This record gives sequence, C-alpha cells and structure tokens, in this order.
Amino acid sequence: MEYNHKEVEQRCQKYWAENGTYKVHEDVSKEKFYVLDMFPYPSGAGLHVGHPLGYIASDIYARYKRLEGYNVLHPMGYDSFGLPAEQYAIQTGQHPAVTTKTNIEGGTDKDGNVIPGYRKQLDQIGFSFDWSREVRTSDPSYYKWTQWIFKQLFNSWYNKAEDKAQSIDLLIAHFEANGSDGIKAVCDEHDAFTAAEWKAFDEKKQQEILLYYRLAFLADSWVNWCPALGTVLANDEVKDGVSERGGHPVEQKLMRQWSLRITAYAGRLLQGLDKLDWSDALKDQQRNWIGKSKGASVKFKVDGFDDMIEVFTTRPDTIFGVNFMVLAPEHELVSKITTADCKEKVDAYVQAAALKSERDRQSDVKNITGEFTGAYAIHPFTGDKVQIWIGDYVLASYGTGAVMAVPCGDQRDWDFAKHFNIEIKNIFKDVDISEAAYAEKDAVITDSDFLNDLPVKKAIGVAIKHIMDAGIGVGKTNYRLRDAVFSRQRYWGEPFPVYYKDEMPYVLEGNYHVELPEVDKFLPTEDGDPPLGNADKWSWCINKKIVKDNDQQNGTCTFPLELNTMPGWAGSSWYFLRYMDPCNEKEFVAKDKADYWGQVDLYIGGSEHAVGHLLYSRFWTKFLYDLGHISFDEPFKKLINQGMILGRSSFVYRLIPHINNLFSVEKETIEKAFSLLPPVFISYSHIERYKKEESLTQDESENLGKIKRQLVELGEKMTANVQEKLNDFNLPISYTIQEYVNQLHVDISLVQNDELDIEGFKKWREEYKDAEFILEDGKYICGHEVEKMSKSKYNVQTPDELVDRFGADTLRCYEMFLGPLEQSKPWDTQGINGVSNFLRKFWRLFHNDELFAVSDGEADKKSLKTLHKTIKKIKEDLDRFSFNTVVSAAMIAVNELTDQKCNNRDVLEKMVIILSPYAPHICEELWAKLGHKESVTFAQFPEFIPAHLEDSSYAYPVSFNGKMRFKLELPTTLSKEEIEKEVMANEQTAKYLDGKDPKKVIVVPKKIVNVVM
RNA sequence: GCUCGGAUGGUGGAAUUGGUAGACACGUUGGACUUAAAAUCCAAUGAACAUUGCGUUCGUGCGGGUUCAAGUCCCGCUCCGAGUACCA
Repeated sequence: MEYNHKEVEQRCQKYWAENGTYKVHEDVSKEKFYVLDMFPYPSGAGLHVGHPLGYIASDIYARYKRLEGYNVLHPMGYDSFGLPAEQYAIQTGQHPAVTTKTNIEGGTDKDGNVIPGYRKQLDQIGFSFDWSREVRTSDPSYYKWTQWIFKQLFNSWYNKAEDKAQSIDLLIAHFEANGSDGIKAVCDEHDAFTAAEWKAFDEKKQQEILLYYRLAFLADSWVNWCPALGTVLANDEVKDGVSERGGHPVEQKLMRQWSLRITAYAGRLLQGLDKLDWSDALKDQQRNWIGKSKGASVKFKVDGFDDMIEVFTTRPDTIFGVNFMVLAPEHELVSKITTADCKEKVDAYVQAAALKSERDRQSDVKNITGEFTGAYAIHPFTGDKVQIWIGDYVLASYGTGAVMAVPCGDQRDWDFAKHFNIEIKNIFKDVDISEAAYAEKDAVITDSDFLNDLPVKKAIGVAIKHIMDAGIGVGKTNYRLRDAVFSRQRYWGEPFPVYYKDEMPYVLEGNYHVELPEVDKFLPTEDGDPPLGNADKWSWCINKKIVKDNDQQNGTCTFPLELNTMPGWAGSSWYFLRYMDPCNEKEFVAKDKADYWGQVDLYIGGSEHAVGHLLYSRFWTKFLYDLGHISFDEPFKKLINQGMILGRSSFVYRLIPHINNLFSVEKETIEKAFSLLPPVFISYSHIERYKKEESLTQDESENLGKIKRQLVELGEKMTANVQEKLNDFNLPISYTIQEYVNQLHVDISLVQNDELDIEGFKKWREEYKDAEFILEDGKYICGHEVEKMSKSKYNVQTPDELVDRFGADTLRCYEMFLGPLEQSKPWDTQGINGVSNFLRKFWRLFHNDELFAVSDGEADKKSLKTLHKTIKKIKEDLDRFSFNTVVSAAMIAVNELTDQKCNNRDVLEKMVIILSPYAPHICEELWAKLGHKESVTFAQFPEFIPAHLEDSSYAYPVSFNGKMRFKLELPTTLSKEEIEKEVMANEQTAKYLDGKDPKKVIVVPKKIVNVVM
C-alpha cells in the first residue's frame, strides 16, 4: 500500500485535536521543559515557507523532550497589536480587531481576498502546540495584565544601594523621614530637600519629584519623530535614520513622552549575558547596544559664568591635552554662553542642525562643521582658557552632550582642530601626531604635570584620583543604552491605565484597567492628539465589567485620560509568562506555576529581535524578579536564531522595441505604435551569450547569430502585423538584444526547472496574452536570483501547496534537511523529492506489497547495529541542535534496513519512535498499526546499547606519510605492537615502502595507521 | 572604520575531541521496466592524467607555519554575509 499522506495526516490531526494530546498540565512528579517560539504577528499575507522553519525545529525538539520523559510546555500565540492592521484600518475603516481575527482564524478581507488564517496554516503542519494556552496581545484579558505591569513600573524606583527595583512607597517613606538625603537611586537630577520641605510640598510638586524616580516616567526627551507615521519610534525601530517599518524619514523632536528607565538595568543586562546560552554574535549585539564604557566625568567651569560644563571621557589621562571644548548644538548652555558677536553664526548653526534629519546628519559625517561660541572654559588643573565650540559631531543624546577635545588622542577632535586651524597640543612622548591622532593606549604621557612619565594605563587611574580630589568629577561608567520611549501616537496598541490630575499622571488603582475605546477614525484628531483623542466613550474595567465611564460631558470622570498607546514590544515583553497560566483572572501569572515552568529552556526565533524584544523582555523579567513576582531573572536560557529562508525569483526578459532614426518621429507617436506591439521575450541563455559575445565558441556564436536573425524577422513581422493600425506611421521598428531588455519578475508557480509555462504565462497577465517568445530547443528558460521572499517579487512559496502535494511530514523533514538551522539559505524545491522518497521508503519497510507486515522474534544483528547506530547519532545530533544531520542519519538507516530487508517489529517500532519528532503523522499511523492504543507522543526514546555496535574487526586505513593507500581488516583485540607487525608484514606495505625503511609507525587503535618514511 | 560570522564537487550540505575529505540528498549521464511518458529500480559521478585492469597526481578561498597526520590548530592576506557606526 502506497503511503497516502492526505488521509493519514487528516486522521492524525483529528485524533490529536479530539484527544487533547498536546494539552499539558503542571505535574511536579515530572521534570519540566519549556520550548518556545517567537510568536508571530498575524499578517494578512499568511505564512510562507520561511515562517515555519523555526517552529518545525522547536516542535521537533519539544517532541523529542516528551519522548525523553519531560513535561513539555510548548505554546503558541499571536503578537496581534501592530502597525499593518492599523494602516489597513485607516485605508478601509475596517476595525483592526476584525482584521486581526480574520488573519488568525481565516475568512475574507474587505476586497474579497481569501485569507487562509494562521491557525489553519499552522495546524496542517502538525505542530504539537498546546492551543488551550493561546494568548493574543490585543485581547483585553491579556493586555489588562500588560497594563498591570506598567502600573508596577510606575509605582517603582531603582534603589542603587540594593541594586534592584523597589516600591515607590519605600521612597516616599524615606522622603518623609529624611528628605532626599541618603537616597542612592537611578533618577533625574533635582535639588535636594529635607523631610520638612517634602511634607510642605503640595501634591503636584511631590508627584513631580516622584516622576524623577519612577521606572515608568514622563519626561521631555529628544525622541525619534516620524512624521509620515505620525508617531515616535524607539531607537531599535530606527535603522539608517529611517523608520524600520516603511522606511520613512525620522527627525529629532523634544516631546513629553512616557519612558521606561531601562538604563537602571544596564549593568545587570550586561552581566546577565554571561550565563546565557546564546550565540556570541547575539550577545555581542546586545553588549554593543548597551555600550558600556569606563572613564570619568569632569566638570569645566565656564569663564565668566557660574555654570559648569560636564563632560564624559574614557581618557582622563589626556586631560592636559585638552585644546578646546565642543558642545552639541542642542546643549542647554549654548544660548546662554554664546557671546554677542558670535550669536548670529551660532544661532544659524543651531537652527540648521535642528532642521537636519537624523539621516542627513549621519550621511554628513565626513563634513566637519562647527562654530565658536566666543565663550571659554577654565582648565581645572592649568587654569588655561580653552575655547568652547559647538559641533554636530557631538551628540546630544550620548553622555552629557559635551566633550573635552583632545586632538592629539582622538581622531575626531584631531579632524575638527585641523579643519578650524586650532593648534594641537601633544602630550604623548615620542609620538608623531602631525598626520593623525594617536589613539593607542601604549604611549607614555608627558607635559602633563602630575601625570608626567606615566604610561597611559596607569595615568588613567592617577588622573581620576586627582579629578576626585579636586572635586571636579568622578570615575564613571557610561552606557550607550537610552531609556526606552514608551509612548506611541497610535490606536492599535495597549492604552495606558493613566489619567491626569493637575497635569500630573496617576495610574488607575487596584484592578482597574482601560479598554481600548471605539473611535470613528483611526487618524490623529484635528488638534493633533493621537487617534484615541477621537474616542468619546471610555470604559474602565474590572473583571470584564465596565465600572466607570470617562464621559466628561456627564461628569462621571473629570480627569483626562492618557491618549497615547504602548509600543509593540510591550505585550511581547512578558507573553512567555502568561502561557504558564493563560486564563488567570486574578494575577498575571500564579507564582507556583511560574516557579514550576520557570525559564524558557529553548527559545527559537529570528535575529531581527536581537536588541529590541530580547532586551526588553530581559528587562521586564529582571524587574518582575526584583518585585518578587517570579523567581528567575533571565527569561530565555538557550536561544537559537533561525536563518532566513530566501526566495528564488524567476525572471523573463522583455525586449523593448526601438527605432533607429528617432529624430524624425514624435515621442507620442512612438509610444502609440509601441503600445500596439505584442510583447516579445527572449531567454536567459540568450542574454548570457550576448553578455560574453567576445569569448563565444563557434557553435555558440552561430547560435547567437541565429537568434539575432530571428529577432530581425520578428521585428518585421510585428511591424507588418500592426501596419494597418499604424498606417501613416511607417516606423522602422526593430528588436536587438543590446540594452533594450527589461528584466521582469515572473510568478514562480509558472516556472518549473527554470522552464516557463508559456500558456500559463499568457493567461497570467492580460497584457501578455499575445506575447511572442524566442525559444531554444522548444523551451523558454527563465533567469533566476536569490532574494528575500515577497509578494511583489512573485517568489513566495507557501507551505500550503507543499503540504498538499507532499504532506506535512515531508515539508517538516525537508525544511530541516535544507541545512543548519541558523544559516540563511535559498528555498529550492528541487530536493524535496528525495525527502519524500525517504518517507515512502520508510513506510514500505512495514508493508509487504499491499499489506501491513512486520515479523516478530529476534532481530538480525546487522539491523540491530543499524538501529543503535542511528539511535546514538540522532540523540547526539538533537542534543546539539543539529537538526539537518538527523535527517541524513535517518535516511541512511532506512536505506540500510531496506537493503537488509528488515521487517522486525522491535527494530521498526524503535525507528518509529525516533523518527516521530520529524514525521509525527506517518509515525503515529504506523504506531497505531503496530497495535498501540496510546499516541506515540508519549513513547519512550529508545536506549542506546553500545554492545550492538561492537565489531570483532576494524578496517584500518593504512597511510604512508599521511596519504591513505589501502585498508587492512584487523581484529580489534590486537595491541598496538601487533597491529604494527601485521601492517609491516603486509605485501602492500612493501610495495609502498619501495625498499625504504620506515622511520616510524604511528598506530592509533580503531582509528588509523600511519607509516612515516 | 569596528565587531561577529563564513568560504568544502555542477548544487544544498556532511566530516562532533587534529586521524580514510566530499556522508546524505539534489542534479547530470548511462541502463532496466514500459507502445510511450511519468513513477520506480540499478550503475557512474571532485578534477586532471592513464585507461587493459591495477592506478598516478592534484584537491576544502590565497600564502606561510606547527604536526607522524591539518577542512579542523597558529600567523599573514583576499573575498562574501550580518550587525553597528561621529558613543567622546
């Protein structure tokens, strides 16, 4: 009986669904294992073959761990707040909640397009997700807990003394008892106050101060404003100065926004990386993003003012090399200290810098610009006056927005000094700085008072000591990491559980949360408020019941609500916790459940989340840990980034007709004439040949000549065909290959082995219905290129087609067989037959002609060897996440068992178990046929018995000077000396020795023999 | 520029601690079955030379080195990919 994948897969999937096979419960008697995928944003386009790659790997691993006896949590859900649904809503008026539901559950969109639905697409691949634990971030029962976490952040501050977050109440108690004295916190700067003063402050003032401490806080900050999207963006949502989504320009804008004080966790986020089993590349990305640098902060007094300019430097040892200071154009002191005669130029410069977008500023890096403010700073040790400049190579958002410029030791300062002809002071002994700055740390300092003759590394410490003694600064660690902007001016996101009283923010108390209100339109209001400003009816909810209407007209609530929503990463920062206890209405997760499931043991997803999602969820995890809600402070123990699957695009080459004596004809006439001509296509090979015309063989060049003649004929024919219509034109239209070729994407479903389905192509597009083709051997061969999969490139391969043709098991095995999981690779269906054959061959092992037939009794020795070799290999490979080599090993096993004509029950039954993670359907079916009532899911992974692999002899490769010459079968019981003797006695050895004496014979038992001559 | 990866047949890739390079699969070629095609099965398949068989030489991006032995380790380079970029 041939394997019928459709029937079997349907039956298995029904069985699993009906029996709740993959439903999992907390069970303290079993060890847990948590396998997680990064949950998808449910887009209308549905899945292509790249999406399930990681899910397949994680599913295989989850199934493998179940076979090993673990209680496996393997959930799935949707990151369902997001931009595309909102943008679709703006265009069509369709509520994002509706689109989102359709995209998940299937249906049709407003234009009547059929949406397959994520769930259906996932189900047909046979994943072992526990769907009873599904979460959707846009579901009120989920996001009320996202709001709850926000409230915790709002009500917390970071205590540096204890290096953890604590309740804001502790801080208030401290203020009441001691004022601001004795508090070590991560906070914004403010004036000190006593307990008495604190008590005397009115509520607004108190709230204002608390806001400086809260981990979720409102502040005026420079943000990435994207006018096209009408919203601010986080740093990781901006790439190359444009928005990551849509590629719109981004500018810097000072706005009052919610931020999360992630910088408080910078040190712990950095240290935490050491104990994680993540790739070095990924850890490095996070390290770079956090960007720790050690140095000192130093204050320079501004001459004639009381103000100090604070700078951060990693090279305090070069303090005597300071030639000038540079402030960022946005620096707050600029307008104050600029002298009257410099004012005009400085103002112009500041204004120009403000107008420049981030991208322009970046692309302008090579252009050195700046202005002298006319002001001077006093060098703290020499008392010298140094010029204060402004320049946009100094960034407002890093450090203090000001630098002490040391041209001899920093290339940027050097360039700046050269450009403005500022004299450069050299404080390095025997170092030439006439061509470039000397940034290496192996010099000796000179001309620097107390630092003289010290090597750089020592001088750094000494300099910091002097700076501290002088009271002008401290040793300091600086981070590149910024606080995370948490407001978005959008509709389709979590609303904040925040209202305003006296312009100060307050969070809703207790279990209250805010449901996303209905709006008429999803655009900003006329006053420029975010889309939520359009809502006139709001609901505060508790336990799904509406308890308050924020209806200002009727006076039930007099406080305005926050109109921003949270960013996309809010909901995804903690979803892995909700899976542990998805229906809990009292808590975001019950402590005992969080304790049982603990960290995610294996997390698989794309590397595009390296510094966004993965950093934010680490931050939230540490925060929740600080407050004692969970007992672990890192969310993801082991992480694998699956590579991208690229598409293989196909191309056709359309010839553009041209006219030789253009000047005699009007453009319009030409266009009209051309529009009447049917399109003409030439093959990829024609172009290839044309490109290398010079170096063609005689045959090829004859061929090319033939094609050229064909083209001329075709040109004449075309012209003749349309002559009637063109009538008066009488244009000398012709076709040649040169330069007049348009490369066009063609739908890959019309192409097989690079050959175009011409009839299908003509039907594909109305404009191609009369197309002409220049064929070769009766075929039209398309060109191809490897690109990202996308609808517009017509190179999207959906899993649905492949499941239909080959079955889910084949798709699963094939995606793994393609290559290492982490590697990017082009999709190519050509190899899928091999995998399909393998599964059918496996099926045939259990069948004799039409009938299921396995034999009982003792297994053949050879078969046992094959089996145990395979058990060992597959276990080892899975343990090191080498998913591709497992398929090879399984193929070898099936090939060998087929050769052995093995149909032994014991052997085959074990094969079913070890293959079931890869091919769950076929294995479930065979498992049932073998007479089992329970699902193969809970079988036991067979034990590897080494005895089956032991051989009485081994074929030694015998090499001479490292070159393998022949093999010699010898008993494994022989000692080194005996092996050497046997080898030397062999007649072939004599041949290769060729009369020479061996200098040495190396014998590695059960490995190799090497004769050195 | 910096950081991190990577480079192995016509193709995807394998070789886990230095020990038979090219497993497994695709593709290609030849053959069997068939009226024919598809499917299936069998054989060959790194390159060059030699072919009467045995075979010989070269071969893991390039140049050196360590070693009895290097795809694997060390030094220097080339190219490709990813991330990041005036971070003081």
